[in-house]
Amino acid sequence: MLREHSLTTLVQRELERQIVSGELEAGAKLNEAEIAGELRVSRGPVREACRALYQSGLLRAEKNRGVFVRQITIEEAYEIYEVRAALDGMIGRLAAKRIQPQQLQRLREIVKRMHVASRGLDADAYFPLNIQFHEVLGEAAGNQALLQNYQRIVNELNLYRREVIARSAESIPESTKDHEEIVNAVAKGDEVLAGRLLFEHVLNGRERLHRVLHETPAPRAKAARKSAT
Amino acid sequence: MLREHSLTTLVQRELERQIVSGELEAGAKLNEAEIAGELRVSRGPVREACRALYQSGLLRAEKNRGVFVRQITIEEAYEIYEVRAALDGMIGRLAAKRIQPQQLQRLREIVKRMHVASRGLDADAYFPLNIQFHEVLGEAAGNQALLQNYQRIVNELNLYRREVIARSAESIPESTKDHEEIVNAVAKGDEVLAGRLLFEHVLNGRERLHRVLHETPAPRAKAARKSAT
DNA sequence: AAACAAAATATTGTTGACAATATACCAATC
DNA sequence: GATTGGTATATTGTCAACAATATTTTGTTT
Repeated sequence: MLREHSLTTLVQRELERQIVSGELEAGAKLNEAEIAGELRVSRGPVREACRALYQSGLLRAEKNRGVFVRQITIEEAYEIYEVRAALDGMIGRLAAKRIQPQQLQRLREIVKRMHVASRGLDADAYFPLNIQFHEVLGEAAGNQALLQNYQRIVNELNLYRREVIARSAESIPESTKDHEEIVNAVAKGDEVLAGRLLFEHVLNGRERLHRVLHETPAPRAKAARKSAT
Repeated sequence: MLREHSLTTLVQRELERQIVSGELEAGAKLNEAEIAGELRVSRGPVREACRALYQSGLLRAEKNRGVFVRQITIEEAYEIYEVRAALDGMIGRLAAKRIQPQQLQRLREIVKRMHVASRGLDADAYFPLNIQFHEVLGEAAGNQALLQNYQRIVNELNLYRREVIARSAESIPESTKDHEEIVNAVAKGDEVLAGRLLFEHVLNGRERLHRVLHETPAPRAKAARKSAT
């Protein structure tokens, strides 16, 4: 038997993928034996993987009742956005200092494609571009610790945003304009401006989301309800 | 058998305590069977606890070789300080908006005692006060998600700072002055100033630490060396 | 039929055994 | 004496069985 990674690591990755992709809905209960069976491993690695995912905030655990995909409340999301604003602000500052020409080039291309998606209010095209944009920027900051923390936070937020992201098409043009300004600030090497723009971009995004949530009465998830009860 | 928490949770807490307290030195190898024996549990809970601690950044893992108390390099510490600066800056902003009179009172008392320790260059008295100060401030920010992220980061940093903290007595007066100004900004409700002061306080702390590290040739840990080899 | 009680089932928590891998030890060779 | 090769030991990775707890089902009573 020759494997690069332990089964626990593989299970953790697979579960994380399922959670982040939405295959496992927020609130869904994870059955250890079932997962073990599907992935052809015993329950040990599954339990270890769940512990790790619990620690990283993707799962919630109840003693003797099992683990559930974390459901983020509006209030929690509100808080987490503040954490993200802090991290993203720092990313902006550092990226303005350290970004490399190639990375700047990638950012400009992404923004260009954002404009296209923006004109058509095409949320499905816009969403991955938005992810990419912040990913590249995170790398450009040249700080592994910061990037890891950032990605963990964004993962948590995506648990929350999934359901509403499709309905937020109207805020795309505004968001695109933000991105354009951010790139310009980073390109100029203006770290204070880049930091402030990203900071505000995140908090603006929070408000946009909040607004959308209150406009449409929000169709609550169904399967999630059931399995959490 | 009646227990409030699972064995995994208890083991995790105990190990975290040992790591944070320095009982387990940075770089030390953790032997699963040994730990299980000492804590009178089987290896399962120990492994789960280690997975969680690995995820939270306190342990490092090597496949088929085991887990080790994480050793933070100068470069990593440098990065983590930037994360902390971002979070602490946000804490300052929010605390300035949301702090309650009672919390402000506590901050003022801590600073008062810092002045005493500062006059005597008493590092042993100063260190816990410093921890307390930032703890209270973190609570005053009124954001659980932010506080949790902050505490995890600080835990990581303490892995690194332990060895040098005792030798950094000369920077205490400077640090005390920072704290005093921060309290004043928070008391005024000046969120921008409080945020900036805390942000800079952390980065200044990083530079102070860096300076100390280069002045004294740094007596490298001994047991750590051995157990990591 | 609704509500409660008790048994049956399912699920999580924990353990000890086995397999796979790495480390330590020792002898033989150069 | 240092180095290589092989064996013995120790340690981690994985599994399957058992114990403890929660959930569901069933039967009984009102």
